[in-house]
Amino acid sequence: MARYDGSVSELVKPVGTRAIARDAVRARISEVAVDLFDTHGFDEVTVEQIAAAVGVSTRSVHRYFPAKEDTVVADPAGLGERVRDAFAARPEDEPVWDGLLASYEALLAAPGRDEQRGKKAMRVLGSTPALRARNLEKHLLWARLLTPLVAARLGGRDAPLRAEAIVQSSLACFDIALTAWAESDDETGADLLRRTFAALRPAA
Amino acid sequence: MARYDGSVSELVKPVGTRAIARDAVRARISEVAVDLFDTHGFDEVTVEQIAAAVGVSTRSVHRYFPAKEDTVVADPAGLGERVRDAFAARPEDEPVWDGLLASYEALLAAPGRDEQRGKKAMRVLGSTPALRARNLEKHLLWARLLTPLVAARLGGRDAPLRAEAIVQSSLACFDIALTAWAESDDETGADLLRRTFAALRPAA
DNA sequence: CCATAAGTGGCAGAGACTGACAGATTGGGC
DNA sequence: GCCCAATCTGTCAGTCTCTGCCACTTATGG
Repeated sequence: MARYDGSVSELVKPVGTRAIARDAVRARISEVAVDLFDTHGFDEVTVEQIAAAVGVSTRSVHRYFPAKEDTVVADPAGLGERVRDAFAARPEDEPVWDGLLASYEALLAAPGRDEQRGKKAMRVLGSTPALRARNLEKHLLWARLLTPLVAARLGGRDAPLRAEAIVQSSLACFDIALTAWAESDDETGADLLRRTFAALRPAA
Repeated sequence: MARYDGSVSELVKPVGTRAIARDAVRARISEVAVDLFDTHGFDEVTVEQIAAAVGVSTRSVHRYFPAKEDTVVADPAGLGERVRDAFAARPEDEPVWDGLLASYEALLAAPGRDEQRGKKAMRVLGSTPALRARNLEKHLLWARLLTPLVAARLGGRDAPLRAEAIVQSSLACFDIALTAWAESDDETGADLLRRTFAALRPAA
């Protein structure tokens, strides 16, 4: 099933030189924006300045990213779907909490992730209310993908309600772990994730 | 300790006719705005229209509410502080999860809360990404107030990390319960809150 | 009764974002 | 190699949110 979500990047490699260029420009804008935000602060940097630094027009920046915040939060690779698929692949009889932890862990181990860049992005992301909010919005999107799967595995009374509580809590843990990881020097993301998840447990 | 946070409303009653008028205007703007958003959608309503409907200038609307979203999400009564104080008053040896649940319950039972208005506000709040985001932002503010208290009661390894996970998860449950309450007709908020909280439990 | 503080409206302007249009570039079929 | 079409880009005009500033009115307290 070839999912085509408007973004150009395919599962593994973008096909065609055009798609490659597009993804490259996108990545470049994001990189420049994060750098500018990191040094001057999100509110002090205008889209015009980002555009100038990259060497494109303001209009083009808005073509790649519908909102200024998306230059930091954007999710071109469809990570949400990736987590959902990872969770769907977990064994049926595994406790959901463990399954969720494993699914997020798989995300951390993903290849294309540059450590330094990721940490800087997370730091910038935590520094401004607008960005934090946008990030949480993204997580709500993920939650909508995960909740049905979790509800199906739970069964019993109030399954949808309980599933939503568990999924959103797990996403909160994911976020907390990543934030802690961005601040710390020598901790690994996977370890922090495990320790954060250890704080809670779905009631039987 | 007379906390004076820039808002005029005091703990119980605003003193002085001026403060009364101010709070009344504020409430009126919020009411009108929520109604307009409910019927036409958040994005389709301009601040100018809200101002016209209330009978004030656009400038004044922005004086009462720094952002358009705040007409729905605003927290004039300092609910965050109220939750914090409620939790601080819980017995030391009570499990934190129960203490948090009780603190939110106290909020639901608060007097000035109009059922119908509250439900409509929650429904509008869930209907637009911008509003959801602002609401989550408010919860992060609450989290910052609660986390230190919870961390102090937890103790042990990774106390701050675990406290944050627990607090944010509890806030997620609070939000989920309120959302479910807004959609439902005959369920009580307190009952939904208890059932949502029952889905999770901090690991010993 | 008056000086001061508070509230309000109008105005100008910055910044984010959108739609429309025109020109440039590139891809694939021939 | 060539051409048509799809794609990409920049420019322009315009809307909307939000802010600072100033003038004006009104209520409050001495």
